[in-house]
Amino acid sequence: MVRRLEDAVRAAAAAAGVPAVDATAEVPPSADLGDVAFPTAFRMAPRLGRSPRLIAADLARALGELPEVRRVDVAGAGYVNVFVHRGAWLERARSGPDLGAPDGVHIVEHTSINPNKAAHIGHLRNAALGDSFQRILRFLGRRVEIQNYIDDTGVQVADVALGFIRLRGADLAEVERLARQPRFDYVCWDLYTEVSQWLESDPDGPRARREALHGLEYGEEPWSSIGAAISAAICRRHLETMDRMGVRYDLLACEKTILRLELWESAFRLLRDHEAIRLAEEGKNRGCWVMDTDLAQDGQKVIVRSNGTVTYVGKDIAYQMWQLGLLDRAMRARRFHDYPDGSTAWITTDEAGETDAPPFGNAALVHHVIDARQSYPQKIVQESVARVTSDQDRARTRHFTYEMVSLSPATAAALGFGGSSEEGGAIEVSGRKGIGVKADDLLDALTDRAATEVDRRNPDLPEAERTGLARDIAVGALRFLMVRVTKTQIIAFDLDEALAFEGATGPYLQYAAVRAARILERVGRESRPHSPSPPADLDARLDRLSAQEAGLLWTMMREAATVGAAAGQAARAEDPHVLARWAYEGAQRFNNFYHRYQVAGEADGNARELRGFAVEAFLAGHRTALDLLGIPIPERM
RNA sequence: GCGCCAGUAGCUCAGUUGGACAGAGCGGCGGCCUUCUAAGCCGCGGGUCGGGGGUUCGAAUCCUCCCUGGCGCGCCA
Repeated sequence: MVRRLEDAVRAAAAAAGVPAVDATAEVPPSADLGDVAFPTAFRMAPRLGRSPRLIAADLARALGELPEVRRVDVAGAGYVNVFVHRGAWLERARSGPDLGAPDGVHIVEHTSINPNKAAHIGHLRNAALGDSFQRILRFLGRRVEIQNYIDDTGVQVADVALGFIRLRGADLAEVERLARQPRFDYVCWDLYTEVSQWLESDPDGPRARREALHGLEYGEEPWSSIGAAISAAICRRHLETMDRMGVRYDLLACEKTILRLELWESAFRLLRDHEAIRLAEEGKNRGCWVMDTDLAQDGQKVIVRSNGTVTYVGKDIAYQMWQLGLLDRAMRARRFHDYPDGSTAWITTDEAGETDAPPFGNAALVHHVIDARQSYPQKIVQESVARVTSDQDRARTRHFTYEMVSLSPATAAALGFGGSSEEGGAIEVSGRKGIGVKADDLLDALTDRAATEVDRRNPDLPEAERTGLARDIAVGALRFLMVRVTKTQIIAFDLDEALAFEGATGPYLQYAAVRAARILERVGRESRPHSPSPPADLDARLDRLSAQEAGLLWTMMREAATVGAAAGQAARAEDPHVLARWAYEGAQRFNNFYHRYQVAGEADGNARELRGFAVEAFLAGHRTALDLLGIPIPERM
């Protein structure tokens, strides 16, 4: 719609003697200034040698001819402000955003926690970002596959396996027994910090760790079985934790499978044949397969060590190439977890796969949700993909980068992570040091906090219902917390702030939705998921209201219709925060309306109808946005 | 040394990709619950947008040089 106006402006500019001018539309700061604004006259002024105001007047005359235009103003030093025919505008907006044609499978890889300890707040940010992004892509019409990379043969699992054997004297049966505990991940959390300290202090540490890691990679006992038991049990725990906040997966992609099915060997042949890597015959990397690249500090990045083993980056290259369908190998999968709604989380396997497993991989595009510390290795991987394919293909594997979560000084101190000699900076979360807030602990604390409020406000509700409300509110608070700031901003996690449910918080967004739903109930309107059809003669009916009310109602309607555009912008920016801000601003606008105007109690039929419609339109957009952010809407609050 | 990120109100952060007077939340002060839920609303106070220079009709936004903080730059993962 806006495009048609832009085309008209461009045509008018060309007629005035300035062809190919940038005629991008803007949204005026307030509704009384108009619906669409063009600063185009400013751009034309230098070329024409006339004042922007006079040029703007000419543009305004041309725009005034268009059927969708109700009125055109020239404002300020030369803005052209367009007022549209509001009913027709909304009717056209209902057809939805311009959805790009699906271009094959779009993989979003997120969470990817080492399966050796409990998830913490840093992992929650990853999962919340990845899941919201995934929901947005799906909404925009993409075919999405959610993968969760499981490093089940890495040092972190090796360390915990070593801890059970050396520090606990446990055998496989004992580990399996412990793994059946409800929060086995907490047991591992503590053991992991314990074994990390032991590794640093015991002279036998480095050797023991090498042995454990080698055992995992090459399937030697007891490391292999104990490692597999730990990793499987922890993966189940992570799935439970993430399910609490509405995050689910299609496939757990295991490193062990990548090794056993020889995906690396396939990737290696590809790299070697395209001369993306070469055997270094001299220098400090003699005997290694290296990639020559300016990205590396000394011009060479080692991919295969001189002892023949593959580096971390090498394994990631194999994985990403498999995701993109570049390898002559396939992964097999079996069922790992069935969700209540009938969907399934699959897990890769080097044994026989299940015959009805979906065909995973072969993606047109892959987003890797990984924190900013990994941007260097991610660049290396992208470079390797480009070298065996093309520069276009480099763009098919994208690093969805975000900054980490640290602890605010106050929270760090309250939890006893004071540090040794601190002047009060934020403290980095560290699984190895046991510094952090566990995801389930935070969810528990949020749920308790929410339950206190729910009990106080709704003492007469059955307990089961109150519990459900508390859970929804806790999830809403958590998910909004994780996406309310830009992903490139470090989150200084503060417990008191997280537990506050006032102001710019998830519950604020939920509260607006609950209130809107209540109004619709009162006036007998349905709360539909899609934009409602506007009343006939919207322009005439709005004109019968005060200018102030008409402005507010129209802004609510107009903005509600932009949810698809906001989702598209979030997708392009690769940041759900765009949508979170959109939803928050909408909630603010609604709350402002709520306190100013009655709906059910309004005697004037025209006002009641228009206000009811505005609420219905608001809720339709708001509901969509909250759904894309994974924020549930409680029945009441 | 090189690279990435951040620097905006006392604190935590937005700022629609160069536009209209720089906004919100928290905290502070003052108001609003016989009317659809006060997890809310309204008002007040609070700013050299890290600093200098430049481009432009117009800069928090772009260029350049500095300053400060965080992270990264292994045959570790």
